[in-house]
Amino acid sequence: MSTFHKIQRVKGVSDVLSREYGARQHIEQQLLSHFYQYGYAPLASPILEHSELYLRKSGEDIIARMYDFQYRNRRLCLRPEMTASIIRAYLDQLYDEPMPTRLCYAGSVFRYEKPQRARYRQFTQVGVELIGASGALAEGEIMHLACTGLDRIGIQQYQLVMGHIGILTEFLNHIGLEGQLRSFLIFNMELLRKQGQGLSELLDRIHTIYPMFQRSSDDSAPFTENTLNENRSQKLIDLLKHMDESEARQAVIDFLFSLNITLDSNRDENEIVDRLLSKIRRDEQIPRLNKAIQFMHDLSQLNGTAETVLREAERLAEAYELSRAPLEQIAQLIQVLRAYGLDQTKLTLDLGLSRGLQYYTGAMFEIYHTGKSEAGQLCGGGRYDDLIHTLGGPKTPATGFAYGLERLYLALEAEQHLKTADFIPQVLVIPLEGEELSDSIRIAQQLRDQALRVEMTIRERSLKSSLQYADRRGIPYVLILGSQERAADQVRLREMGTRTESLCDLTTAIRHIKEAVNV
RNA sequence: GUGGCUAUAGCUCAAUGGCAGAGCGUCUCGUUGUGGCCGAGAAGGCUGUGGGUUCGAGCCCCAUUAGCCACCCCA
Repeated sequence: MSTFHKIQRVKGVSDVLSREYGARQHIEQQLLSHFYQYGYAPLASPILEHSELYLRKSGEDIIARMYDFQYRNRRLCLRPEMTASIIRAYLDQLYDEPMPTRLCYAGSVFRYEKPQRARYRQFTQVGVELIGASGALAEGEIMHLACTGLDRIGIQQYQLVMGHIGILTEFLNHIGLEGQLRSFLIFNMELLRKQGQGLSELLDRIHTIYPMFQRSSDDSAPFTENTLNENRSQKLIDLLKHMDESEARQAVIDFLFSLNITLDSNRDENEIVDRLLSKIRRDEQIPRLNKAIQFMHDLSQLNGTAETVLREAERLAEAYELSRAPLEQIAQLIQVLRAYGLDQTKLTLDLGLSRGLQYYTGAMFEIYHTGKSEAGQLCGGGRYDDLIHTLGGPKTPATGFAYGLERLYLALEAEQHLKTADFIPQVLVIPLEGEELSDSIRIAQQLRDQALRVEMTIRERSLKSSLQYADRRGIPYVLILGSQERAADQVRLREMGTRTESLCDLTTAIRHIKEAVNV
């Protein structure tokens, strides 16, 4: 083609051609007007944000996959998800609005992941955030919106999977499990949902990351104390274990000081001592860890129809002496969804749901395509009551969700309900000689004023090849303008499909085309 | 991040280590102002990129980039 070699497309992104472009625009516009009907106002936030916005709450997985870079002394990123960006904009501009504030959006997000089937490095999220409302009515509205949005664009085969992170967090609080290990467990909750090997995979991971936990052969108590510790230092450790917090801390500092070891690293002295103490005490965590794993395993089995799962969860809560609050929230939420008329067969409860974003604090949900497609998960969302505060705002409850637009497209394609906008011109105007040029331009404009899509032949070519062109592009009507037509002050309208022609005035031609094209 | 398969014309693919080809698409022509078929012709390639082995590499070896698939995670 040329002496330069072709520049390749950047990995994991795609060019969207007119067929898909039209369909995607249609989906996006349908969803947004659906949201408008519930009072959600559109908000477009920038693609570029400070990386810091995501570092705190987005979850390690997303942070690791951010397009994150240094530019002129600023650390910037391409947004990896919409919620944090929308909340940032809300706190900048909108937080004096009366609550609740309802916002919706559609925009590109970027994640540096290995591209695959329904996974791209640039993809489009379409979603809503409902800010300043707690409770089942808010969550119900969000889930209802997510489902009816699918109904509206024509996706019929889907399943709503609902969970609640509060059950697990409350249990972990209840038994007093340490922070880092605790978020590790929450993050890996999903593993247990897998049939068969999920549990042992989780245990392996724990052991890899925390080698001080020894595996045991007893499945009901999978970890035991690391017995290698039984040397002389064990006595010291035992002593420290039996002191209270401040006493132990002072003892360690004094001990180091007496050996002339100074803590002159960059880290805070207290932090170092804290970590040391918590490591020493780690084996105290073992019974808790075992208990947590047992509980998580039980919880992950609670998966099925709402009634069954709720009943079993009640029993579980009783056995572990847990607060019923999250279960009651779920029951209320189901009531709300029922009032909205949700098809109950499309609802599944899955108390093992934990989701990758770490900012979720309560009810959560995902919707899966159950049709024969590669779309998989169509959307996800839930309650995030801490995020706004974490981003520097007042404590404000909030919920939201986002669809993956590309996946909606795949699902619709699989269900063969794709509505694709038409970009093909309806009329081709063909001037035969130079004398007809200015007339042709004027006529083409008049047709466009009637909201028709009109092309004019601008290549020097014969009538024959212009007709051939119209045929190949699928243009249904052509207007031929030559000396004959000009003399009669008329146009020649040719209908390509039937190969019929008529000589008529422009108004008649326009009326004819509009009638044929609009219906 | 781990593992497997692949890369030749715009697209789909050929070519024993020895002249880089076909079909489709694009453009022109088959004589006056009329398209789908048919016929003739043209354009289009440093064989993804960079090294190596060889008298000689599209083919063998190494690296790299990109694509597909399975894990993992997500939208």
